Amino acid sequence: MRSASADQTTRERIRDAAVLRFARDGFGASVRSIATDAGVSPALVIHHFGSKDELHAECDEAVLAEIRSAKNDTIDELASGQSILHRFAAADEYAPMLGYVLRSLQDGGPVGRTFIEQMVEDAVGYTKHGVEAGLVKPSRDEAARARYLVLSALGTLMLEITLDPPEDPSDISGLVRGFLATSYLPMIELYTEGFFTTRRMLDEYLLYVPDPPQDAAGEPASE
Amino acid sequence: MRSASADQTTRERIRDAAVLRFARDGFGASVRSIATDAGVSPALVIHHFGSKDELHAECDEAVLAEIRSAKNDTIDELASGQSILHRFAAADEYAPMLGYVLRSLQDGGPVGRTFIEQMVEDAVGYTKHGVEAGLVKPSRDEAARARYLVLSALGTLMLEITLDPPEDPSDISGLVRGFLATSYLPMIELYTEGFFTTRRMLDEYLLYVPDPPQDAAGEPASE
DNA sequence: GCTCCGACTGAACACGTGTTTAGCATTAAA
DNA sequence: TTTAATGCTAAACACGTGTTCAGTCGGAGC
Repeated sequence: MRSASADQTTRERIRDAAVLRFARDGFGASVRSIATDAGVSPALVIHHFGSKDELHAECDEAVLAEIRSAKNDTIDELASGQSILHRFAAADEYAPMLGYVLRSLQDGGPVGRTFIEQMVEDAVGYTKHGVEAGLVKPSRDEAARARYLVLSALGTLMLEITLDPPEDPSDISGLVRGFLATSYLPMIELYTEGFFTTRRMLDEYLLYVPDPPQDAAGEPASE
Repeated sequence: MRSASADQTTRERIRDAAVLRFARDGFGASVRSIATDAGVSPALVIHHFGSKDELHAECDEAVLAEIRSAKNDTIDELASGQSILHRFAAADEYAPMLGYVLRSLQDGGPVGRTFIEQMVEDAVGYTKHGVEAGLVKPSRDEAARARYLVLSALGTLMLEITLDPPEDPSDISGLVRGFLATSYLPMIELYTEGFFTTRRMLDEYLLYVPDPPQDAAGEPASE
């Protein structure tokens, strides 16, 4: 057996090539293109993974594993204050992984879903920490707020990217920087000063919906 | 585009069927499926439109025209206060159109782009109105804020939908209602109370980026 | 009557896809 | 050396796609 390049298994080489192509072109990328990238025949891809779907699933697993380890590495990096997005801009090494996550988010795949879940979980912790430190205002529903903050940040980023795709999609750092360049000011303005001058909207809503979901971490998983 | 398929041209019937199928299944929907929906042979679709791409383009035009007219109809409906999203929840008649817009947003197509442009333009007007009426705080960059508000609202909605696709995608009203059910509280909370208790983040940013882009109606960074 | 023309269709074409098959080449075991 | 197994490939298969082509149908104008 000849393992052509470095210390990687051919199987791993194929998987990594797939992650990259999926990140770049979306999950519609052909098996043939992945095989070419890996310097291998299309048949070998199937031989190793059984089918394209199973290859996709294995890429999902690999990316999730990488996310988990990256999460442990930078567990307390955004201790206080820093936008959750700065985490991206800091790490170009995670570029393919993040491209993959964005694609999976766009596709509604499992990676996107569990990625969001993890970020929401993190956000709950961070906001709780911030509230206790007196830096962040408390919310009537911390879980809902954390989820909204994550969805809003990532959704805005995704929308901006799809509407105005960058020339080099692998440059996640520059991509996020560009996003922050146009959106950071209105974002922190909103986050520190709010938008309305009156409490009317909020009070009216609280009047209409009389149940403050007091429970802290309980997420009712409603659809 | 309301008609019982009686007095419509076959060409229009095909176009409307295409808009619906594109909205439901995305732009990967096959010409054959569209032809079947319109009760027509695939060849006729090509015969009338030349190619699938031209059909797509014509659907774009039709939807944009409808948006323009719908905009004139409800020009001042969200005069003050109402979330921009409530406009959707009110109008089930626009369901196919909105589904199409969401698909086009997801695809980065021209419809999505000009739709965003129009909404941003509207948002500029509304926020200006709100500021003058004393209901909305002024921003250091009104244009950037309007853009951010639109992108954030639509991006969050899109993300929620793709991550948790509804059983009936044509029920835009229920779809938006479901979205608001989980996101409205954190949203207006954020919009009326803000998130941070300190002005530190904002002031630091304003210190780093010393150019107030043109018409800053707000107070400059203090301390 | 006739021709002409446009709407319309069934069948095919060209192509890209994921996948299968048969077999080659190399290595490890017997 | 023989045998088996494994990594790997070229070629083909089955299928879905957008599109083309030859031709039918039906009505309007002569």
